[in-house]
Amino acid sequence: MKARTSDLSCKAMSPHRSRRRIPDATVARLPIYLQLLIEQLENEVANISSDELAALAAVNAAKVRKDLSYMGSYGTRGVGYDVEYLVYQIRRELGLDHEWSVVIVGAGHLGQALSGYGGFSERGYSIEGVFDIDDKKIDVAVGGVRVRHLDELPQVVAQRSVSIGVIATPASAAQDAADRLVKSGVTSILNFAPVVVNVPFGISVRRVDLSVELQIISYHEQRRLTAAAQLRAVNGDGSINATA
Amino acid sequence: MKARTSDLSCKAMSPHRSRRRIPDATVARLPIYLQLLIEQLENEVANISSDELAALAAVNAAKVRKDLSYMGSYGTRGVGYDVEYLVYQIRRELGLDHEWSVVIVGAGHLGQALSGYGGFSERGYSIEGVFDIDDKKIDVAVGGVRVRHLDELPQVVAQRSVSIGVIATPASAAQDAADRLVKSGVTSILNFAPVVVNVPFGISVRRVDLSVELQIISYHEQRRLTAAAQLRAVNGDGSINATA
DNA sequence: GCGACTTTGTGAAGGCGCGCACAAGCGACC
DNA sequence: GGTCGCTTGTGCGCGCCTTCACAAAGTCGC
Repeated sequence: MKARTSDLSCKAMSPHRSRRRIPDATVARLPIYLQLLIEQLENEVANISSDELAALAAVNAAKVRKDLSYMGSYGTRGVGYDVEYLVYQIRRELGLDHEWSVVIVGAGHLGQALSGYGGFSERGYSIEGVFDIDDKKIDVAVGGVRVRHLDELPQVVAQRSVSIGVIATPASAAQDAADRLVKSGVTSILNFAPVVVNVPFGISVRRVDLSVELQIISYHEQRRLTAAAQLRAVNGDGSINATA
Repeated sequence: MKARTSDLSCKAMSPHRSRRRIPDATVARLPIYLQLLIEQLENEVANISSDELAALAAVNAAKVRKDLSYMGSYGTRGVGYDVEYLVYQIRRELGLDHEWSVVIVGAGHLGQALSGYGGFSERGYSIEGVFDIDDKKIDVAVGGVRVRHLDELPQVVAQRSVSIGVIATPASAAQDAADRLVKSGVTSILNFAPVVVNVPFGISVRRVDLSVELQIISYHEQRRLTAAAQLRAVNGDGSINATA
């Protein structure tokens, strides 16, 4: 279940943090904007218009403006947005103005890929530990982090005040990993295993299934192929005009 | 305008394949259902109700029924759905009734993780090659596949009639990878690099950014923390902390 | 064969997000 | 200081998705 705070309480809350509930769709785009804006900053671009940012992110300009407006009005009419300030605001809104401690469960290929993934440390995520239940993988260093036994998880989570856990295990071990993470005190989980894990109320889980993404692609590819085939058929006998 | 086949023409077209356009939201859920149904099949469950499937997938039962109804009406009132037939129908709809050839560009940690990922071959995706531009990585076997030089990409794509490409390179190499994939004849791309790649019209790109997922989580975690802090403040002095 | 019960399939309503279009606001230039 | 041009911020309509609620349709027991 999505833990969504009511609109009522939001309005009563501090206008500085989370002045309004930001739509999920916008939250999903903010990281994209952030990344593009940081790139602009590196190219010493101090100012950017919604049109330019929209082109970079391949979305509608009005959408960009509306998205940014949820964080308050930081643009200057006739000029655009100050890139540095925008970066600051988005970081703050996403909670990237301080470091997040993360643990990874599963030291297989995916766990290794994740622990070595530069995008995490760049964004302020600190990998506090990689854990596995397989003795053969213990003590091997992956991505600069030594792999520890899963039994040490509660200790590390408590000591480093870890709030985010990543599940990078096979499907069969995912539920156990989730249980251990929750028991240790983690409150948010990113699940890469292709199963639905059950967690107590109040714990949020976000699932990313690599094969699901591939299946969505093949659905569209499938349609493309059949559409082309039907088009050829239509051109052949000239009976039906399929597309409007 | 959205290239959407009208209901009229759809009824005139083949009723077997793509009788209507399936909403994106539904397409994204079908792989989840499929996976759960296959699990049920392994547990020798022959029949399932929309309620049960909804509970497993953690969604609304009416949504399940509507999703399934897009593929035609395969349920029996008073009984439920035949699991095996449902699996067959979803597979067919997603284009999983035949094998898909896939190539992976980038033999780093992520590329290795992907090429070794069991979920792909299980679903009928065949990794036809892993490619890299770094000579040090060439000829190393990862996940049962030998890494080849990127220059061999067009040849493999043509020979094995590959239509799906996966980008698992660093951000800096992603655009080049995309260009090469498109030039070789790939029509769908799954992009794991944290950049927006530009492709010609007609090529579809689906982006999965691991750090974006983490940022969405930390946004919610952030909200959870501030909400809790504000709740404590309210409980403490009995009035809402009004910074307005 | 009939009635009670179960579950599907779908019409309808509500909500959310997208994008258009335009007023409001800001800077620049004369 | 006024005018002009540019860009933001947002009200509004539209369409998609979700959810409710219920009729239709099937099973089961007798």
